[in-house]
Amino acid sequence: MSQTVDRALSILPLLAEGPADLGQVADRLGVHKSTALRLLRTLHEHGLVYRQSDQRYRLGARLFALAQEAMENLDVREIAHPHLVRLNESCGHTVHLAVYEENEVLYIDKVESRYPVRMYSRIGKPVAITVAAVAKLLLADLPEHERRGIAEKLDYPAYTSRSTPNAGAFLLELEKVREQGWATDLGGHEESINCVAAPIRGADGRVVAAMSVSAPNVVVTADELLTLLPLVRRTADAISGEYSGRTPVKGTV
Amino acid sequence: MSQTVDRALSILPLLAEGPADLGQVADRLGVHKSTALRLLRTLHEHGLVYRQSDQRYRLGARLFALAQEAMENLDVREIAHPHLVRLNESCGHTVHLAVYEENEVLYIDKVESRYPVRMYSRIGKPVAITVAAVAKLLLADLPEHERRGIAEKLDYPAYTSRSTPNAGAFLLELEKVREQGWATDLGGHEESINCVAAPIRGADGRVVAAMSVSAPNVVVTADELLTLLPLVRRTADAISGEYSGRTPVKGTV
DNA sequence: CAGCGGTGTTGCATTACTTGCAACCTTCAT
DNA sequence: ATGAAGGTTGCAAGTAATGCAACACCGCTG
Repeated sequence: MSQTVDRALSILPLLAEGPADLGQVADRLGVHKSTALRLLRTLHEHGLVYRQSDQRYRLGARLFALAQEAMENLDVREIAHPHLVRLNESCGHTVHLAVYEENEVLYIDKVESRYPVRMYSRIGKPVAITVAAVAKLLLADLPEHERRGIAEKLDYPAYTSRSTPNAGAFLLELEKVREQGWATDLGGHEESINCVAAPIRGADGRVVAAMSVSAPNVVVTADELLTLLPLVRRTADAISGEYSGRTPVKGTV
Repeated sequence: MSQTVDRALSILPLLAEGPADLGQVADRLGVHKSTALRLLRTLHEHGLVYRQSDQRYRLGARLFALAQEAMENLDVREIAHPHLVRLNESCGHTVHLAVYEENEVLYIDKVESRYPVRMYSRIGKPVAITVAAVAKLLLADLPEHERRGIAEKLDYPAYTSRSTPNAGAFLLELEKVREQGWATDLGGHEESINCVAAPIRGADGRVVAAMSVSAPNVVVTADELLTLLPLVRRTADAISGEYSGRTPVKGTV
């Protein structure tokens, strides 16, 4: 919409990959060096970009501060956190919290497994949207046409033999998830990792977030993990209750 | 420098205070509603701004993802290296950089002494965790229970008569180090070698690495080495500043 | 030490891009 | 229904961003 701003903002993800010098930025933006310089200067003045001693540019501290504030505005996270910790304490596995935003599903919180073998993931990173249990829950709650629109635009990478193969299968899966009110990912992302997930709903019943418990086969089998489903759902419901202002902060486990 | 970008970026801190609607944003920017709308749209397309269900705008989760990615791609070693070299040039002794990882402390960079008598060490090799000055700093920053857990699991080899003898003494030393913000190893690893070390901190204040200056007795006495402490700390602080993207390197070069 | 290539920086003319306006649309409350 | 409040769009006017070319500033190398 606004070309100048658009270009300037395109610099940010570029620098997130690592420091870059003026020439590199100009090339990747497809603009003249002097233009890139002026954009970088503006970003610099706002503290979003920092110039290190070798003159290369990086993302700056202000961005971190803003990100922090953005997080705090996501108050689901604040409410959910203690519940996630408690769940982790009682089962020991990795617990994730995720939200849907703008065609992406992002992990916004995580409590690490207490087992030595852990799955890799990172807060803030978009999740594998076509297979992750939390993604299924979040997408399943969207209005039908929107769901379809997104499903058709997605790529369906074959992470494993059990990954969702195409839009049709995905929509079918979403329908199932929608009806049953919970979701799984059994080796769809990484062959040896399973997840069970449940939705967190706001006062109006809409899904505002989803949480999951994940564990590798070597720790527990898929069947064993599934026995945790009731506990996961109860935790999610407790968070929903608190989030929608129903239950006071009491909450014994 | 660039008015349009400048205005657009000014929206971010404004939204950090809390969600706002189009009118409010336009007012605080001092521009027409339609202008504000277009700026917001551009920010929106880049995911920096999110439109919640009541149509008001707030900071988007992508900000968080960006910051997170930038953190991961940040390389302490790369940033620190020129500082270490400069320190070496001014004092001539061996300079080390170390990080903590998985119950170990590893040297990840080293600038060799310019004196003929050098201490032995190797990049990538675990350091003597119970006595090295850098190890003390890195461990001292861990949460109390974790620190205790590690201290109790360690062996305490008697490299010299001044080596840390046991977990109790180690924890006490860590407490001291934590308070004073620097550490030493005076002949605790090898009888004739002394070190002074200082911590490097990230944007959140946590210790991400530690650096030290080491020299054998035959070159400088322990007392003489200690006179370098302010210089070491200043260097570490400079690296911290740059690592967390804080220092405003205003003006031209 | 001079000359050279690479990189960052500045002044300026051109024109593409942003801007504010006013009319239009949507939603909600009366 | 009717009106008000906020959001959205098309358009003409002119500001403000752009690319160019020349300059400044290293660190190299012969």
